Amino acid sequence: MNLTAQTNRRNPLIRKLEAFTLLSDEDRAALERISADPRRVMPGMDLIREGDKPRGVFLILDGMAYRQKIRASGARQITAYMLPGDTGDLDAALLGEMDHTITTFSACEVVNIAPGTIAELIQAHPRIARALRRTTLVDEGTLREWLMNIGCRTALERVAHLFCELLVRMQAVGCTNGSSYLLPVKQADLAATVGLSSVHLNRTLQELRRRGLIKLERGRLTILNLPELQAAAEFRSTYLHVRFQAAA
Amino acid sequence: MNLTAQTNRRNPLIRKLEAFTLLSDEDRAALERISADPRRVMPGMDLIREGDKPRGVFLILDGMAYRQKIRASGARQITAYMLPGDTGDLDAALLGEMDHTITTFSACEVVNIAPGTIAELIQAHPRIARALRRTTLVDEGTLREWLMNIGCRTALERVAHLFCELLVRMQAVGCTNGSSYLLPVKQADLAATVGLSSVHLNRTLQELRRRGLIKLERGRLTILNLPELQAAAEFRSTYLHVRFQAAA
DNA sequence: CGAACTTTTGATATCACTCAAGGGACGTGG
DNA sequence: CCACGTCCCTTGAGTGATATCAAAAGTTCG
Repeated sequence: MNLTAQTNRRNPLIRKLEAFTLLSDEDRAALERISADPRRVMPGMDLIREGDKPRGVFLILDGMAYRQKIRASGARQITAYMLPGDTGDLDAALLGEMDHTITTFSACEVVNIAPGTIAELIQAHPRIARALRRTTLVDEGTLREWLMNIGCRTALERVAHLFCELLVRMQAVGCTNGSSYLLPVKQADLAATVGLSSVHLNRTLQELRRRGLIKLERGRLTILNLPELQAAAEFRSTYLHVRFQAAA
Repeated sequence: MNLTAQTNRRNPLIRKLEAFTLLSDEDRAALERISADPRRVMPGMDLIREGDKPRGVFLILDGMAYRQKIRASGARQITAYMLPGDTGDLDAALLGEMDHTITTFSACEVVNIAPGTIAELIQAHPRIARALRRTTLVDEGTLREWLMNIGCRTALERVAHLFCELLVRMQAVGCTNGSSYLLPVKQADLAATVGLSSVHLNRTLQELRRRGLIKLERGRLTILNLPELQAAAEFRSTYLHVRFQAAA
């Protein structure tokens, strides 16, 4: 096994982009260069806050983070999970201020990419540019799916759908172990993700466990019966546009 | 008043982009060229359906359309309103198939732009390219706000918020008359937008009317008390990133 | 071993849904 | 100009899913 293949396995951004685009060695090298020298961030830290001026783009190399919006009342809505290989909005610097906050779930390795660096990367590597534009579309599609989730699914369907989505996305970056992945997320966070109270979310998890569909303990989710979980959620992964959906 | 100014007033795409970017005469001319020769589409027609292969980009010049996702059960979620000046996803052609359907609310004037034309436009007009990338960010921000709307606001807040947002967006393209704008949308559609049943939506509208906040009749919404409607919705327009918010 | 946090449980309250029927408005054809 | 059908809005009554409140049990970690 050569170095490129190893690198490929390690760097989640490269894995993610290669899930639907062929990259050259040079493309991969450029992405490696960008990913060098990440910083470690503790759990529960804000990477950037609503109202801040964006100064570049985040790239998550390890760990899990999320986007959230917070109301005056303290109620909050989580609008996206950022997994390894995920980036913030590429053009965020075009806007004057952030309309949401990005916070770490777990300890993360994060790279802060300057706007100029992104611009150069895109200019010099058209394949990467295309792949990144494609990820933007997928992010948007994911937001639409989440809207659907909260807007017209039951509590059980919502949670099941979220778990199915995360499995596909974690598989795409090589962060699964069979049908199991790290999910360092409190029940209150899951509740804020799917628009439920944390009490009701707890009861919904119990129902999923009772049906033998999942196991969730110590920050690790294991899907015990993927076909039934997908059926319960009416889950279809097309909106994620991954080329090869790995088997359970 | 010179021709440019008139054109500017007429073409909603130009108006929209000029709400936050300075365009040259040449930029405007290019956008006019693209907007030439729209086709008329009847109400309730699908412009493109879930599963279809995207063949270009839609630009709405007149009327109102929407994006929706439909479940097997028939339940549906509207994920975006497309107003005059709004376009579909610029890079939609990068994806193999649509994950949602775009349908007209009212009779519309629509332009179908080929992928190549978009590419040329972006290449030749960097200011337009920047402005369009910015609209993508705003679209994403709007999706996040809608998620928040459905996820953690009450029925009344949701509807009030939607009406406030549409006012700002319609103002940005010159489609308002004071605090009033055309809203050719059935109550069942509003319900599918904010994640309520149509019965409950009806009762929510009545409450808004009872409080003297709005009037909604014959496809026209009039906001009678904008400050109170905004307060009821906890509405802040920052996520729309319009530079000049017109007064009530 | 204790403090702080998270998950779980129980009881009650409420917002929103469903079903079903009654009114309007609008258009079409006689 | 009226009669009728259709579509949409409105109303009422009963139900159900989810929220809220409060406390107990479990977990984690210094």
